[in-house]
Amino acid sequence: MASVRQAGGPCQAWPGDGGFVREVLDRIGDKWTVLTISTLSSGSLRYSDLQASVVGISQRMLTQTLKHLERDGLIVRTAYAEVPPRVEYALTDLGRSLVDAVRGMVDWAVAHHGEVAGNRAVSAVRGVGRERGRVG
Amino acid sequence: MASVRQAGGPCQAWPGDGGFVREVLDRIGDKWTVLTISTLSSGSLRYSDLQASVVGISQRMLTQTLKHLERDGLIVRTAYAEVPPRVEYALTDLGRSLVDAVRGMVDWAVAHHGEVAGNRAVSAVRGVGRERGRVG
DNA sequence: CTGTATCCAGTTTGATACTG
DNA sequence: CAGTATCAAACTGGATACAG
Repeated sequence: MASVRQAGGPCQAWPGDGGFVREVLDRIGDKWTVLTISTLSSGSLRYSDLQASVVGISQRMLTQTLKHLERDGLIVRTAYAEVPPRVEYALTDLGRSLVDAVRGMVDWAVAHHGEVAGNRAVSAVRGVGRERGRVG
Repeated sequence: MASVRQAGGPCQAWPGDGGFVREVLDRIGDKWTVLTISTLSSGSLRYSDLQASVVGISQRMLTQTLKHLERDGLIVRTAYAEVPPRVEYALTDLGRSLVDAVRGMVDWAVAHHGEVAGNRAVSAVRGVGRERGRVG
């Protein structure tokens, strides 16, 4: 495969991409966002259940992540005027479609994480990224 | 859909996940990583071409990203002992498989970014995340 | 229970300057 | 051309305390 350069300036990373990939990555590439929506993929959950399910998330990050997701229409928040207060979070159709899209990446992770770990170990021994083999 | 809670403690985000998702996300969820491998999906490129193609990336981040990808066996680096120096970066088979996996996410971004942007605009007007509608 | 507000340490990143 | 080195600014995220 030869070196390829799109015409008319800097390459777009993907055909049809107008910068959306970068934008969407800034949002859903965040680990807490992905873990949160994936946790909700099984069904709606309360705030406290989410905090228990998404291992390691702090109150601050959970609240922030939920707000972002709600703002973007990926989840819906339903507050019941009870005592004690109860709030349920659930995926919207849009949110569910994102889960499907992300699933491919997750499958890749599960299938290839061992290979990646192996490469990294070999690279550490061989010093990849520190010494250079020359060709030519 | 009722509230769901996996048995035996905190939910796993995905079936079959042993923490790899979080690990892989920390690596390939990084925007520069994704943009770099996606740029390379069209064919091998030199260092300077990559810097021009991945809009906004700094020299530091490009170098760092390339090293990580090389270490993990996602790309190969080939240095030619010429003058001036020439270095080509290309995806490995593993790297190409990741491109395929990520494509679903990219397609989602392209298909739904407008919807997300619209939701965000509406949320801003309606004050989502600031005032609460009550139910019950 | 469901958040909000604040403080602070650690990490990330861009700019800049320099080297082989 | 293809990096490396260094620094400071910006951002992230956790801990903590407090509120409706």
